[in-house]
Amino acid sequence: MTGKQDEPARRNATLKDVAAACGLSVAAVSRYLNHSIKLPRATTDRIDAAIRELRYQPNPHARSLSLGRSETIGLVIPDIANPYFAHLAAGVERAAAEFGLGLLLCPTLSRTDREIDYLGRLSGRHVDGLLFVTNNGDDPALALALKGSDTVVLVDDDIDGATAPTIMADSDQGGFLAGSHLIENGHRRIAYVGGPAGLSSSRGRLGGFRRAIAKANGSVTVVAELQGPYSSEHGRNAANQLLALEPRPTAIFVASDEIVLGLLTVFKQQGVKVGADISVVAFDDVGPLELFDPPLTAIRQPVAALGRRAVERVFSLIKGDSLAPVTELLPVELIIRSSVKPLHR
Amino acid sequence: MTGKQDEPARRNATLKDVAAACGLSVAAVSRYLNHSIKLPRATTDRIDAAIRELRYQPNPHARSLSLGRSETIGLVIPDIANPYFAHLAAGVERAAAEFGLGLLLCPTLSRTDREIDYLGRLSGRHVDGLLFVTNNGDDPALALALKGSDTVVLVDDDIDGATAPTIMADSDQGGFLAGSHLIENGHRRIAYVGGPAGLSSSRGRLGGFRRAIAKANGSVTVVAELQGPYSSEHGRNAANQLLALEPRPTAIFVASDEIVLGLLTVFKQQGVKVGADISVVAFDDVGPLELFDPPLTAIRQPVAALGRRAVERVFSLIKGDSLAPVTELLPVELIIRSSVKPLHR
DNA sequence: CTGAAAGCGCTTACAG
DNA sequence: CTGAAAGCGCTTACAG
Repeated sequence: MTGKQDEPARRNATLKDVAAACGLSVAAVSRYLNHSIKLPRATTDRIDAAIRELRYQPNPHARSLSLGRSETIGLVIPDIANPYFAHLAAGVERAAAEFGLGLLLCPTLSRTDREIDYLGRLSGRHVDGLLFVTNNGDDPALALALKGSDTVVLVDDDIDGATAPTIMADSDQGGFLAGSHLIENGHRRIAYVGGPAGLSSSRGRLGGFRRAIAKANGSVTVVAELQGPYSSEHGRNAANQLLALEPRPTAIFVASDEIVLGLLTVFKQQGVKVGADISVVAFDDVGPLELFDPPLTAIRQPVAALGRRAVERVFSLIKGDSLAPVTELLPVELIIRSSVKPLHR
Repeated sequence: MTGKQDEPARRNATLKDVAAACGLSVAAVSRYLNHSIKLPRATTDRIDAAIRELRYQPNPHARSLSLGRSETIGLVIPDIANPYFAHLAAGVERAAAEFGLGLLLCPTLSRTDREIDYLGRLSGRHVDGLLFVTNNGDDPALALALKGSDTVVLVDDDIDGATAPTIMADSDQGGFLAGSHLIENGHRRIAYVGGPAGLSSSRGRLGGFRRAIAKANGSVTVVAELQGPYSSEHGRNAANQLLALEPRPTAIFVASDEIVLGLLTVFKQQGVKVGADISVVAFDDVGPLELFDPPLTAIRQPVAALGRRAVERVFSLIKGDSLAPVTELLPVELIIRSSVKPLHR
């Protein structure tokens, strides 16, 4: 019994302990752990053994303080329970892990004040960079608060007047694909239900949609353009408005999964059969839309790629590569299922 | 032009700067910021003004290093893109924010080695506590690695042989409710499709289900008990097996949303109508099950409450309240929709 | 009550 | 190449 009993809650080993254990200076060990200065094999073996023996783990706070960076990025995001954001977060987290970056979750509930607060974590050096997902891009306060932050990447939507690099899906292309698909299937009275007028993701989808309509040379009527928040409530309201129309549209382009959920709820209640009675193209395609009644045709966003690319770019910014703050558009895809009924002309 | 031009990227203000600006010692300002020592109103006004003026933000790493804690917890979780985990994470994040705790995301992809790695973040003091969500509770390595970690709360499932406090939904109750509901609707040939045999969440659901069956005094037959991972693939396999049965079960209790997705995919392909041809009760109820075809009856887990309660408990542990490491079971709820067909006896 | 000073555990410019 | 030492920016026991 010579001290072999497992002393519980022993003080954590520090670099000093490791150094002492193998008769080196802390500087040497630190350098070995970081810069990979070349050391004789025998020495490195000794260090490795000591680390294992003492269960040494570098204190990340000391490291961060000394280095002035934390190897952690923040993900500013409205609500992780929303399937779209959840998938985006999953893409981000995967890439972050690959880059050796920790990921701090910064949920905003879409409140601008919280979004701005989190910018403070950046300037306070809590995190090295920020991935910024917001639905408040039309709020001038945001662009203002963003000024001077040089390691922020906007994801999924941009902020009016901000110059930060931005990664988004090609909303315009998506709107165009959706509109074209409906037109090709013979629809001539089409409604649009989408996000807030002020958001670029939203403007893009509507713009592309209109482009498809315009291409049909006046043969197609847009019976309604209902813009509102990316929420199922907006979808429910929109559904009620559209059902009241006389005559009804034969097809709807619904520019978000979240909105489509609300819309479908009302249709179901009212006995309106999607596909048979009214055709629908959705947007996002993160939920299990293939299991819906009927399986929903949708524009699929490249969520995983969006997340990965955002991490890549913020990583570059942190390293100091001052790339031009360009906006990157990632391509979307039309996923055809059964919610669009071909109409005879 | 007396230095009034907005020098960009100015060094961040420190506590020292603030102290100097108002002619106090750093100790005084630090105490004011933390302990709320009483200071004359005039003084605190001066401090507040200086902080605003200098845009002072405490350096969290210095604080963490000095304090030996980070006011951050980690959420160890298989995959944030899974709707169930996403909802759980949302509950956790909300509560964490209320307690003033940062939330570090620790995704494991259900790999035990990664789960164990994250335990190192705890012992390395990167985070003050860990919320641990795992589907590998039957892996002895996990219980071993967990030993000595005193600020870990297990969420959603437990770990065999671990003594950490645990917050789970009442799976047994859920299984019982599901089984009883099917029996009450006249079903006599019922199948069970659930999670891995080794997991307690899974054992609970099956146990409760069997309890309901037993209560029917032999009038009900369990035609199959298919256990496997909580994955849609397992659901697809199970669906194929069940469809091959002769005669088929009239009802299935599917003990997870994820599994039910796979099951429904196959049923849809095969033209089997849920509700009409075969009744289904699901478990979790986080997806938009009400929009499925048909809307799915399910046992709803109290995800938000699970997350909140877990944060409360880890917070207590961090404070040092050494509560007994009890397991808490939160009640579930039967949500009746349209996937269970009443059978005439 | 208050301030000077030590200490948290790293990293790295600096001198040998 | 190597080590002693300063420094990162806080908190708080200690002495006045």
